[in-house]
Amino acid sequence: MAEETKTKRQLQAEQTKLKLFNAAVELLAVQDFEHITIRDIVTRANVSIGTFYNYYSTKLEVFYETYQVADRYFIEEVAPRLTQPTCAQQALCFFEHYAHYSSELTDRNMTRLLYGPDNPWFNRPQDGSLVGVLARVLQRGLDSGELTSYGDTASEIAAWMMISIRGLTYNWCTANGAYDLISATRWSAARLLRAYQSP
Amino acid sequence: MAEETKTKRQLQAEQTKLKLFNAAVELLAVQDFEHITIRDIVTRANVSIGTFYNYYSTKLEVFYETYQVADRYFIEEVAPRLTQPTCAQQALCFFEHYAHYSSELTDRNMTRLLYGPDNPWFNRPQDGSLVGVLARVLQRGLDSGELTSYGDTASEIAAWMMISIRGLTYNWCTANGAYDLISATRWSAARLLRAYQSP
Amino acid sequence: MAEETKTKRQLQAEQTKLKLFNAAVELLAVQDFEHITIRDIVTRANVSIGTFYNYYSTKLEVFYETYQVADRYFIEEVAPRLTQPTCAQQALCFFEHYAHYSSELTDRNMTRLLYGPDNPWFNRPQDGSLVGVLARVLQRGLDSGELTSYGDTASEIAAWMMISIRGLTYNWCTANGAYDLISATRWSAARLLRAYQSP
Amino acid sequence: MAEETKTKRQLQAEQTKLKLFNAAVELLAVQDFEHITIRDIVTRANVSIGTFYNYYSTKLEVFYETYQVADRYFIEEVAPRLTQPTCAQQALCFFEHYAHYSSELTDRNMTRLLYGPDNPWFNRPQDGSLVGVLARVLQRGLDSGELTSYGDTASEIAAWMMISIRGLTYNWCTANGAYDLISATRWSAARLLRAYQSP
DNA sequence: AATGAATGAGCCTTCATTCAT
DNA sequence: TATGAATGAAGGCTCATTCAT
Repeated sequence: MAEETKTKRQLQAEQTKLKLFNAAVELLAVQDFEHITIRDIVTRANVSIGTFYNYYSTKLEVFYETYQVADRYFIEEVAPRLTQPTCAQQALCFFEHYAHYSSELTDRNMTRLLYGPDNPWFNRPQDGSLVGVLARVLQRGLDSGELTSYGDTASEIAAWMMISIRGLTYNWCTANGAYDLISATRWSAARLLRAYQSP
Repeated sequence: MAEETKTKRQLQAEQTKLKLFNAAVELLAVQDFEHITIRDIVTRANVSIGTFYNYYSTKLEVFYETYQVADRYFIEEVAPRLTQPTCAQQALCFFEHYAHYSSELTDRNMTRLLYGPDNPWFNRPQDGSLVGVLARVLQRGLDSGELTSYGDTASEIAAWMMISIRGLTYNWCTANGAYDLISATRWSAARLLRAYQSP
Repeated sequence: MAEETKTKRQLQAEQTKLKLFNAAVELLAVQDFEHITIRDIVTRANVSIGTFYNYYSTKLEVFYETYQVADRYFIEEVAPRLTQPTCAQQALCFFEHYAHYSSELTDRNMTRLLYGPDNPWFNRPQDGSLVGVLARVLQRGLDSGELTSYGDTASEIAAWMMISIRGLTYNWCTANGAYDLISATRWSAARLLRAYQSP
Repeated sequence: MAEETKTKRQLQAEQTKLKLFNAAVELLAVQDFEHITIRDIVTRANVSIGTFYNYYSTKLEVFYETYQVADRYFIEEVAPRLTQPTCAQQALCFFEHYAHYSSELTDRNMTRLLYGPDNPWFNRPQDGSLVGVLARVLQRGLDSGELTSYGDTASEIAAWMMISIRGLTYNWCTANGAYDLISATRWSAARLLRAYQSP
């Protein structure tokens, strides 16, 4: 019975944490990260302020958790779908998912945060991250002769493309989503790729 | 004599405003924009709080003034120096100045602010801005046959390149300047250009 | 036990709010409303500034609450006591309570505020307010022939008397309480009544 | 020549002071006394802040000067016009001018200030003030038998009437001028008089 | 007499965080 | 676990006043 009680508690705790997390993410859709207060979050989550501090020890923590969620999405959902015949198609598909994630699955403020100056998401080891996924796609292209390296490694090319596309995503944010991110990304990525496509 | 008196006062006023402006810029080298307080600024400028509000009516205003300074630099200083023989060289020179401005003339936090989500500096009409300078360079390349348009206009290409490089600059910021921005920019810009260079 | 806990908290909260309210009222006895700061209030109430904002969302709010208190007093305490034989006596009794409230129950600065230019207490619907109480008294006098209407309604007469007496109260305030408000009010009200007493 | 220069200066000084005075009065028509800043005044008067302090040593001073102006108006302009046949008519005429001054000659904020809690205008010796004017009118009525004293002196009656009418004026202010002050004053004054008119 | 840059105490308000319940 | 009253440092900003010019 003690175990059952504990399980109940654990479930409740998980739900409470999820409520807080969702509330935080939802608020990002409406207002700026800097201006979201903990009171906002707990009000939306229908819990008390004290409860917040039972799960997160600082305001930033709840937002950083979103990175992990995004990480998981790319590794587990996107990577397995890159099964197109050519490397270029796979790369474009990769970026399409990337844009889709930024513009559809998460809202603009979330993306803004994701691309914000304090996000440690980028500049992490490529292996096991989404850049690694792209690098492996490009490596296959170099191996098959579909791409020309011009002296750069697959890793370098992947990082370069990611950085450029990140610039685009960020620009889309600051333009308040004034244009369609997915097609803009496809357009840009195609040109980036062309710099390495064998003539 | 009346004139001299008047001039004295005006000079003093200008100096005071400059002291405030410089203090603000200097502080950006040390701490985050959001965490710079007006008290910080006036303390560093050795003036009183009231004096700050004699020259700027809000905290943001002093920082937005930095945009105008940056603007002027590109229009007045950089544009006249793009006299290299080929269009590609001119474009690379342009981006070199761009990187130089971001990494040397201004410090990283300044750049961070300049590239931050609330900066209206980007997404403004190209004409009369630095993007226009780049667009004109590219147009000459298209006209001379040095570049191939692949259906895109000089303006579109310029915007695309700027956005990509912005991504790089921003990445450099978030990596805390871990690498050399100027060579990274040259490296990236060369590859971006290759997507349009005639074979 | 849960109930007891809850009650404890609620009691504490009520007491804290009361402490703030009392501190505000007490300060009115000493200094001008415009010059009472929130810091003054919380210092006197022995709570922190943040606590103030847990109960009132603006400086004015705590003072406006005093109006409601005054309102309740007249409706609940004064009205039931008007049981004298003649209408004139009832009206005089009403005004006596009125003066008593202004000069004794509340202090002069409180009254000053109550009669100040921004107080919405006056100029509200008569029904359910203290003016209504007076109007009903006068109506009985008109019905019984004790008073002559001279074409005016009980409501109009009541408003007229209230306004005049308000002038007296206010004058007493500006004279810094130099005379006895209760007898002055009785004196004035008797004369006001005489304008309507049947010969 | 020294004298001429001095005269010129004096004239200029007087004009400057008048400009400041007028600016202050005009501002009262638009905004609340408490919220009028010295900067507002000097901006409207087209002089510098320093100049203000050449003529007034505090913010209040400029407003208190308005009382004196009002005083003069009643003594010099109103008193000589009270030549109607009956005392009642004279009293009504007096109050009509009183209301006229409050509602027409000065604007509402000015009146508000004039009737505000810090105004020393009331509660001054009757002789030589406007209350004295009214008292003399009433005295003539008592002497001629037109009025009955009921044991009160002309002075007391005058003060009583003034206080009541002041309540009305004040009420009109807080009602934001929602009704016509002149007719309301006439209506009220007629009833006040009736309390002393011989049957 | 006129100027206006400089002052700085002090205002109201916010909000992340703590801790007794 | 959950609560929410209490905290108080810190923020942006106002404005009457001074004084060198």
